[in-house]
Amino acid sequence: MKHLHIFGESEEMYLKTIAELASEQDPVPVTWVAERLGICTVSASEMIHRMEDRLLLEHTPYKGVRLTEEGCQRANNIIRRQRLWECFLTDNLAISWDHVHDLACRLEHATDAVVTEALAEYLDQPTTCPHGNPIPSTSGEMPSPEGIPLVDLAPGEGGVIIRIHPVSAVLIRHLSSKGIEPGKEIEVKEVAPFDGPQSILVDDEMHVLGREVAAHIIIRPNE
Amino acid sequence: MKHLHIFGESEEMYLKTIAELASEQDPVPVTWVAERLGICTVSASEMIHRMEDRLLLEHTPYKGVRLTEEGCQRANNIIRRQRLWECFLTDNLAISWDHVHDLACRLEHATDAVVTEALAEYLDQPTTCPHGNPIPSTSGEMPSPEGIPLVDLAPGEGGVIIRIHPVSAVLIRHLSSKGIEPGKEIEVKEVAPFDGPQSILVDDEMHVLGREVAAHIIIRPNE
DNA sequence: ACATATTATTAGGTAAACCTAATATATAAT
DNA sequence: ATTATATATTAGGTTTACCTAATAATATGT
Repeated sequence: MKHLHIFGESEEMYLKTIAELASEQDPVPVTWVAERLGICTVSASEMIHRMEDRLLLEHTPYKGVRLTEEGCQRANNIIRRQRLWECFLTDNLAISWDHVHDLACRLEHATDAVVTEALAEYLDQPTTCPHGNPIPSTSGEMPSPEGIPLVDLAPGEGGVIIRIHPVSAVLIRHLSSKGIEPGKEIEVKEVAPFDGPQSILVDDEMHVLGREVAAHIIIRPNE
Repeated sequence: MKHLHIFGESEEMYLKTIAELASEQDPVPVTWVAERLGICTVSASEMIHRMEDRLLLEHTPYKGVRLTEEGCQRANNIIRRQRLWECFLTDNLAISWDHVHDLACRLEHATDAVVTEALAEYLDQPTTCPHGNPIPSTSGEMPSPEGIPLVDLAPGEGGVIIRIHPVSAVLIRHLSSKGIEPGKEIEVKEVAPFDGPQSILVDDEMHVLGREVAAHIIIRPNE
């Protein structure tokens, strides 16, 4: 049965989401995948079974999912596309960095290998997206991550923001509105007890960030 | 029910196809729509009913379909997106003009108004796509067509190819392989009787084109 | 006017991805 | 060890957009 539609789009979203979450926890709990995609766990569970049949991942019940070599490569390829489009949208189309996430996400599924590589060439083979995250190579290699999460810094410590881990457009715009973006100097002033929020200084302004948020801000510490 | 997928893609393909066919015949027979989209007439008929409910078109049984104001505007907007992407793919990404049709078609459905206008600005508001077809305005106006179809030329007559009407990637590549493209000088040498094929001269080479094909090559005649 | 060909509709199905509600199973916490 | 919680599965349903086969309605050519 032929469709004008491309059905594989959902699969690509699963692959990308799992790859992104894997850096936080491995294997990735199915509930996390469902939550990040905004769908119910039953649906996610079904889809994950189908993807397991297609050898894109392995699911260990009550543990989580882990991408296979094949799945990982495909995921990184999708991430490559998205981040290249993010570069294009900010650098060339002058769309602000906190808006390009979702726009690029749409485009990434409509982009084949030829366009991807031509785009990479046009952009002069960038190595990071506007959020500071590394762009995987053509062959599907993800450069090893650098820096440490803001949440791991103690009061008095500081550094420069090198990237904001991809979560949601909402989070990104929230941070952007406070002037928290890659390249900015940041210093932790205070950490509330019982794993409470951090008070941080950016551009001489104080902001309070929850731990969940601070976990996605990656810092290169001073010294 | 929420989907990671965008379902409206099919609708967009119908709108675009009907708008394109309307320049050949109006109202557009449902069979033409089905054939162009490569689906069966029952499916097309169903979809057209649904689109009629959504006030995008009107269907007169045994006559054909005609887009409403709303439908026409949306169609032209989709065409605008596609043709802008075609410009980008050829001019900036250096992908050859006979390959960009399908690639741009994928991208067009993933592009919202903001990106479309930013892209148009970036490309310096082009007025035609690489195939020579006019790019509709932001407000959904399609510039009135220029030139006459090659098929209407008699032997001895000639002119310059100003555009190739969008049909299929296969046709475009067929013409491209013969050096038949916008900007080229063309002269009709002979027309076989009984509405037979035309023999034409391009770049000092003779080619034989069927009427169906010649109807899609638009010429600005000499003198 | 009538037969033929074209076009439309109806009936019944499929696949991909989603859903809720209910049940089963495993892990973790006492 | 037992209970509570988290996770998984099963059963049954939805929507979009496609399909074939069969039938009905209209148009067109003689």
